[in-house]
Amino acid sequence: MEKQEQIYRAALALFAQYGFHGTPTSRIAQEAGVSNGTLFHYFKTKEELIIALYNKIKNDISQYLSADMNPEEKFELVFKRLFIKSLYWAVDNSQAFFYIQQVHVSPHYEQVPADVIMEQTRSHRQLIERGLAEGALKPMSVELIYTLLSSQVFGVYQFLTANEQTEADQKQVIQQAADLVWHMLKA
Amino acid sequence: MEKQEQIYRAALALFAQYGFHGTPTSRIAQEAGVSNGTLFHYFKTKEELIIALYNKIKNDISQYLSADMNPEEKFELVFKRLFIKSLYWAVDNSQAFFYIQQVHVSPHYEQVPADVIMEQTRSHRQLIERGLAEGALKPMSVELIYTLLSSQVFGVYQFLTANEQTEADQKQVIQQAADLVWHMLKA
DNA sequence: ATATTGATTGACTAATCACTCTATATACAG
DNA sequence: CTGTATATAGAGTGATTAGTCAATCAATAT
Repeated sequence: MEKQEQIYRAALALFAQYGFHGTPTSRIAQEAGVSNGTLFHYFKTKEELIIALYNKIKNDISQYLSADMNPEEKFELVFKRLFIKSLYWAVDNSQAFFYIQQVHVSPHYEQVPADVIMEQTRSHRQLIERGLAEGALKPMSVELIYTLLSSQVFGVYQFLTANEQTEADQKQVIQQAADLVWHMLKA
Repeated sequence: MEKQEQIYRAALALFAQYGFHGTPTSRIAQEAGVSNGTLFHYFKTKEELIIALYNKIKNDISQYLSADMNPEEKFELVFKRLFIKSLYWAVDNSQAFFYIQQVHVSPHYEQVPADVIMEQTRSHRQLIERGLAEGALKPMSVELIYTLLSSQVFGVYQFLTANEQTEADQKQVIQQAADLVWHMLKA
């Protein structure tokens, strides 16, 4: 599956830069070093590629983040670390993170089945449920907490990509944002 | 400028539903009740229409919100009211709010000149500067505060549109979110 | 009356693009 | 070997679409 991987990589780079509309499938194939026909051998339609790429990235993030959700540790610690790791992933995989947002505000997002979305957010939800059960988080709906947490990640990501700064400053902003969001959501 | 207004309205409805790519200019013209040629009489290119629509909406929001930035009142009050009014505008103008997000994560956004963006966010920045000067807000950069505030608005908007609820529940969520974000950012 | 300007139309075009099709190559099972 | 399935190539196609253009129409000025 070497070629498929190349197609994913090329598609991500091009979609992130030019958008779905701005990148012809022919260009993706070219950039990936495969023929037009090969692309459509692996993905029946352009839409299928868009969704498959979205799911691939989501699974990557999910796997990367779920490693540290140790239930032995103090909730505050796990919570903050999750937030911080999310942001490091976002800045290190800027294209992918941006692509996810693109899909979210596009008509393609409706093509992602609800159960797939549920699966992709399961570990986060479980952590929030744990926090609620322990009385560590303010009593609010899981969805609301999840959404506020996510949007704070998006916000800080946006700030970091829009404003140049040193690695040290970046680290400090991320740490501060983690403290802020914890302060906002903790019981 | 009756026709131009109709074009704006049709474009917004179609872009919000089908995305930029999914809506041909011919469809916009048709829906607006004007001819193909007329659309290109008012907007030289499709891209120009996309940007013009974006700026129009931004100015609408800006005007709607800047009305209440009374410097006589207590900062906390003005700050929270701004947040709350932003959210009411967002849910009442869901298409427009969604469209803004679409533009933000599209290649078109780079076509908006930096000084136009500055002008569109001026009143918000001024309010934040006032809060910092009064010592009402935590000492952080204006940009960071602005971004965190905006992303909280986006987050709550997303939550409200994704989860059906009564008007009363909605009001409560908005009020609670205002308290939360104030609690997070106040000194 | 006449000229000038801008608004409006809709048929037309040149280009693009998603996707197909046929042909060839490769792998590998019996 | 032979047969079958899968991978790859790349030219080709039919449909779509952004944008043009030449022709009217309306309004206002001269």
